Amino acid sequence: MPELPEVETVRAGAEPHLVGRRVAEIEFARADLRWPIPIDELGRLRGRTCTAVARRSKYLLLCFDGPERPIAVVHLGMSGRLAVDLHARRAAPPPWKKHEHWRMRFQDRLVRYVDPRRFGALGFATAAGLAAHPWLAPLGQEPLEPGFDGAFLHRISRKKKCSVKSLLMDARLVVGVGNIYASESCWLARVRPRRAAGSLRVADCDALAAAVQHVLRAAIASGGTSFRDFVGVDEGAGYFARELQVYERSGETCRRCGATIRRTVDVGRSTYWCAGCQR
DNA sequence: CAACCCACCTGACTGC
DNA sequence: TGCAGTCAGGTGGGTT
Repeated sequence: MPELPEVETVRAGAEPHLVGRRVAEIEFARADLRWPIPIDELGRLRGRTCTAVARRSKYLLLCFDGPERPIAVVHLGMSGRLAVDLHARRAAPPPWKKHEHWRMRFQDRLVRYVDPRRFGALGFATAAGLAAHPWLAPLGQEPLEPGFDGAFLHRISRKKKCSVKSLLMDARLVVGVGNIYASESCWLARVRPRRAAGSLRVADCDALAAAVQHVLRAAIASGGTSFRDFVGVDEGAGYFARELQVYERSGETCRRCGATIRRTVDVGRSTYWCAGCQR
């Protein structure tokens, strides 16, 4: 999936297309993605004007006006993206793309959700009920908001036997860090991803917190990492791939110490790290 | 509880 | 050209 930087890139790209525009129609090519789509509730967006495009964790929040202030909650899964088509005001809507599952029509543009693997999701909330939404309620700390620092990581890692990488990827604790940026952050902090989280010292936690923030901010500044089927909302590629230090670099040379980058697999997911300079 | 493993789904790529 | 195997950004649910 898009991890936090990719979702943030999509959020920023979608914002100018959505905010201030009124939904003419919301349509569905199917009734479910990862979970059933609440089609009836989402129908209440018709006629509403978008007031904001926000993000919580890896969820996009499309916020609308009206007494109940409805919100479309969008998750991109592993392969989801938004595509925006501009068109003349009277033009007939274009045919559905392959793997396009829902769309919002506005007067002069069309926002389409495309997700080949269908691990994504579309939900409904209201402003008042957002915090209690079952997808959002269990989520932990935003890594780029106040409260995320070495002391926080030290606190949540005490007595934890899981790996440092698993800790960073546990959305109940810290949100937004996925498989790419977990490896990258561990490398930057010189911490081995498989090390038990409970073994981290204060100094390690300080370094890790700074690394996570640095990596995420740099990736956002580059428009995310573009691989395979992920592209931003404007189909523009992300450029962070060229800045990756370990991810998908197994067998290559560590740019910090010259040792060979290794790849290990846990629960079917690849981890990349350097045995030369990560402890 | 924590830790682990798996399923969900499609497409791209590799090697035979 | 085809086919089998592997891998890919996430996350909830089930089992130890």
